[in-house]
Amino acid sequence: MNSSIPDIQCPPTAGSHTAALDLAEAACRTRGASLTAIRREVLELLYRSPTGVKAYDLLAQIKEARPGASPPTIYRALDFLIEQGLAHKIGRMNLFVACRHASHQIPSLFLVCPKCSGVTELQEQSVMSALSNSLAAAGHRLESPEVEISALCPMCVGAR
Amino acid sequence: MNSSIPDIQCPPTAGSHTAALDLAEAACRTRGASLTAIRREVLELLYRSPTGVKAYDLLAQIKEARPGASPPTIYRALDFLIEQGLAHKIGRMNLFVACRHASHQIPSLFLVCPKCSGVTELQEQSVMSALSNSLAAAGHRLESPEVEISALCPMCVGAR
DNA sequence: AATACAATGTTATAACATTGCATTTCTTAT
DNA sequence: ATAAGAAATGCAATGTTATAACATTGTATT
Ligand SMILES: [Zn+2]
Ligand SMILES: [Zn+2]
Ligand SMILES: [Zn+2]
Ligand SMILES: [Zn+2]
Repeated sequence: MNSSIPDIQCPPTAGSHTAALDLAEAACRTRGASLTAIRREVLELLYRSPTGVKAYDLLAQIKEARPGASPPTIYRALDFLIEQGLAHKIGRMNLFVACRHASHQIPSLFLVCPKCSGVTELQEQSVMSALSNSLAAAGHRLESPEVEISALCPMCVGAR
Repeated sequence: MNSSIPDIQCPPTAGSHTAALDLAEAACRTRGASLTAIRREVLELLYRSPTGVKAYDLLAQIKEARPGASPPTIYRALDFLIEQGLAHKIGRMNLFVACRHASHQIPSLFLVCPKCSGVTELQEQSVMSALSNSLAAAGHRLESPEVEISALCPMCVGAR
């Protein structure tokens, strides 16, 4: 029962997510992985965006500092970040988004707004336990910590 | 090019699914839409597949009978079928699948097996009501009748 | 016949993602 | 310190998924 871990709002202003980045770097270290410069830069771009971001938009931004960057540059960094649980991919819309949660003890619900691409990551015990029961009854096993749902965000619900 | 999707069941027998196709055709007609030859053929291909199917695999199959078919041929047919509630898109894996339900009074859960591309469409009141509550609490509104979940199917759970 | 409209044909391109290999950078054992 | 090996990156090409833009066909209405 009970409510979700509160949303962490991301300040859209360009600025230092230094603390979060340093935490992420430390977390990678403890797992024997390393958050290199490129990976850290990509993660920072994700932190700065309150909405999901497209891979080629990330590429365009990274190119400003690294003109040689190419699609693999971005996709490799994203793969790494996803492996490390620092980012998620929203498959329906080919969007990537930073994870704002410390851990995924509970799989996350991603509410993706079809109007504005806003992404809200929720952790809802009630939904997930209902889901687990249904899956188990059907003989399936949840494989990904990510459940995507297309849902208008509060802003876009209002702007009707 | 290629489908790595194993062709497990449902040997493609011409003329099968006639009853379901006729029903679909009638349903379209009552809505003022028409299930034309191309659309019907694409729907039949979807009916024949127990797994989700990729658009370009459909294209390859349709080309056997209609050599002139091109990507728009398929995507238009798929758009139509989805509009009419006769098919669904699994965004995470770029798969298309026939709808096996008469209606969508309750939004569906799609269990997509990441190993074999098998798709199971469930309608679970308990999950959906938990979900509705959470969404409402967060100020969101469910927009799509489709919730995708990556979950190993019973077969692939067993074959570990 | 002229008009209107839905569907389809056709060509091209946009958008998204991966492969393969060469090179560089980082670790680690000696 | 150095050499060997692993990890990461640069780079070119290719593969995959989806849509844009415009032309044509078929059918119904006027
Ligand atoms: Zn997360
Ligand atoms: Zn929105
Ligand atoms: Zn359905
Ligand atoms: Zn499976």
